[in-house]
Amino acid sequence: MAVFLSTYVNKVDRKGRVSIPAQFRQSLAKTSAPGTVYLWPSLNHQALEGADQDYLDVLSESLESPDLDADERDMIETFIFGKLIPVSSDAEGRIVLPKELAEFAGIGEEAAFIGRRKTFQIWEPDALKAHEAALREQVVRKDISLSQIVAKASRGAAARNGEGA
Amino acid sequence: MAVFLSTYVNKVDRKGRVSIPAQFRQSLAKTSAPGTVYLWPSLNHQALEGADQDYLDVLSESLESPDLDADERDMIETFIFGKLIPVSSDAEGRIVLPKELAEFAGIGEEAAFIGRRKTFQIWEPDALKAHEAALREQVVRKDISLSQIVAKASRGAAARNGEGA
DNA sequence: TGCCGTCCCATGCTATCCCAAGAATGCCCA
DNA sequence: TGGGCATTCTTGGGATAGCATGGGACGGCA
Repeated sequence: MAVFLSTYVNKVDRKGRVSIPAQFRQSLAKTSAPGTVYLWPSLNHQALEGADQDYLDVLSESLESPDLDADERDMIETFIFGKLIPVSSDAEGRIVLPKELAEFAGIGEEAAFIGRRKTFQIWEPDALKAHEAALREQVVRKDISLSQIVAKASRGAAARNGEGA
Repeated sequence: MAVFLSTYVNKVDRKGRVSIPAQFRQSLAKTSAPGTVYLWPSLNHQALEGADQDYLDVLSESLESPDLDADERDMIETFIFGKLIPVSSDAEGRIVLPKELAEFAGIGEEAAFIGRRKTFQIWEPDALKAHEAALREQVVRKDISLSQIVAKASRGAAARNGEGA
């Protein structure tokens, strides 16, 4: 599955075209549907989410899980699969941002691609800055550090592996 | 996984290139992606963090842990993976410091690499000195000693291994 | 027939690769 | 034990290829 990292800000031309960052393109090239990305409006932010075919397959499968309640399933089906737009890139690696999606995210002349491992997001650059600033404040307020989180996660994993049994 | 120790100060040329300290390079050579390091802005300092592929794999895994709440996960995905830049070294063992990262850390003509075992940091040399001075003061004030820390840690490990059950 | 979307071509910039030399270190031999 | 030699590391500059971006032309749909 493709891995998306880093942040890139690219321009949107008059036709609504944007270059997919080269790094993302390389990741996408290795998936089962190279040249095609799927876009949908984020559930939680005024931004777009993007992923490759393989990720959607996984998502689709997890919808079959009995652990989900009907509400959750309904929500995903309506807001993700219902809004999903497959977009194919041209020879230069550009895609056309569908109008309604660009509007939803408030994207004008520039679009910020931010990698989130298995998916990525597309933001209006200033909106992204604001979002990051808000998040950073939380980091400070809660005094979060990376090593702390790794420790917390691995402690939990150890417990599940038998030490707690 | 690579181990990084000691401190090195190297020059940054006009193109933003820096030599990775030879010692670090030797460590990196043994990892699953030799020649590639990952850089991102530190959560807690005006400095850059660096690691190898293997460390990131561990980090990535810990994000899957159910012990983390959604906030924390979102934060890490935005601030670490969203800012993460894979950098590959040239034949001479140099990397290019991405502009936005160099700016974030205030790095100009010189960069200080400081090993932190599984990761390393890159500082603007003067900022590092100031940081170290501040830390040293804390050591004195809190009367911290190495043997104390080792004792404390091993006492905790013993408790978790059954003495407390 | 007019408009919209897609494809193709062109260009400036940036990053990557390649080649080269000075400096510092460690080793070997006298 | 001291000096000389060789190797490694750091640093510098030029050439090349890739990428982001812009505009125009062709074809399809309404």
